[in-house]
Amino acid sequence: MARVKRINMVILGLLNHEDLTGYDIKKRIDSSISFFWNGSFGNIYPALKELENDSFILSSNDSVGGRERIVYHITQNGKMHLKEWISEQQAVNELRYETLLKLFFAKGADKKTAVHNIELFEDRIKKDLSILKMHCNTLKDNLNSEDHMYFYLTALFGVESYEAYLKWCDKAKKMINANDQFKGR
Amino acid sequence: MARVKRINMVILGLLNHEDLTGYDIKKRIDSSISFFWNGSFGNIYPALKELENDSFILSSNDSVGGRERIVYHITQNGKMHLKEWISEQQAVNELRYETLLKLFFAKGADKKTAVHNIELFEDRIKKDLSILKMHCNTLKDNLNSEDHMYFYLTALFGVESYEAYLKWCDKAKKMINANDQFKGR
DNA sequence: CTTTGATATATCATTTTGATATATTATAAC
DNA sequence: GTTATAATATATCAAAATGATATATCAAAG
Repeated sequence: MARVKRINMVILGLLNHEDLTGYDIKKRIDSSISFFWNGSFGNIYPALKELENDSFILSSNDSVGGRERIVYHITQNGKMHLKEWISEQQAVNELRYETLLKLFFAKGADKKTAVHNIELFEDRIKKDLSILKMHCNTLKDNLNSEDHMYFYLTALFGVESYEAYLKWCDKAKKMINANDQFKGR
Repeated sequence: MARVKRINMVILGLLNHEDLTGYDIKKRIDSSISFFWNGSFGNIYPALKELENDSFILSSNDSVGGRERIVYHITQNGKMHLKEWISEQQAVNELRYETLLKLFFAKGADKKTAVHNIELFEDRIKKDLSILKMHCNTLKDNLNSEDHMYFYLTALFGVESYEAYLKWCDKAKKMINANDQFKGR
């Protein structure tokens, strides 16, 4: 039993809020859900054609002048398809952290490198965390609809897990630096 | 500039500790690093051939009777390649949490489903957390080498972020259940 | 002695990623 | 005003990763 194509669900989910072009969809993904899900033009555009073919969405040509512009709209069928997927048991949750991979294998390099890699990770997380926090605060002050609550909760997930990451970074750096106990062993 | 093939690095990292077969490599990935990195036979076996071709690893046929068995060993070249990758700036860290995706789009379903999905996530995390904790404790009592410290730190990352997840699950469920404020809006 | 589960290699379709190509329009700089 | 740059917009493709399946051996349980 093959898994559903998740990019299709991302598209349906976004179109369930508002009509969008493929380009808009990419922007929404990057600005709102990129910390837990990604999408690329390489899978968005083919997916749009597939979804239209299955009549989960409708397209309307909105080209102005020489600039092509195709706006997509979700159908009743598409809404049902989205609902079914959300209600489905089973969800695949994966972390793919190259930083942890490098740390796990750090014996292959040296302690300085290991600490440096954690610092790079820390910087990245701090930047992303400050964006997520702003996002989170804006949503918190505007909890006037069910969907805003869901947006808020996902952003909160990001904030709380990133805060845990930063605490871990401190511990990890300290432990690697306090390495005398391992000298020569 | 193309990114390195990460499965190659996983294989080199594991072989840097001990000689292994492709099947062993899959087992090591599943048991030790699967919470932050995955691998499948579909990319392990072709990668082994590629790595041998680039003389980063060597194979020795260890077949017994009719049972084929190819054991791989890392070369000096392979160790250098691994070290270079670890020292490289830049690491890609990605979360891919279908549970958050479903929550983000939960307006498309209903609150009961949203809460149920969080409970499913919670159960999964609790199970994985208990395994990670055991793993972590074992490593903590055996911090006698540099590599054990790195193994411990990666496991600790898992424990601390999973604990943060569970706290979030509580908040999220409560918030969705205390939904009267949104009724009819 | 037979079934089940673990060991072991291998392949392949589907999905996703990352990079690039192409062209238009808006905006900022000079 | 014109020129450079950034944003908008669609599209394709190679490479990588995932998920499923095929095939076969061997060990252990019943």
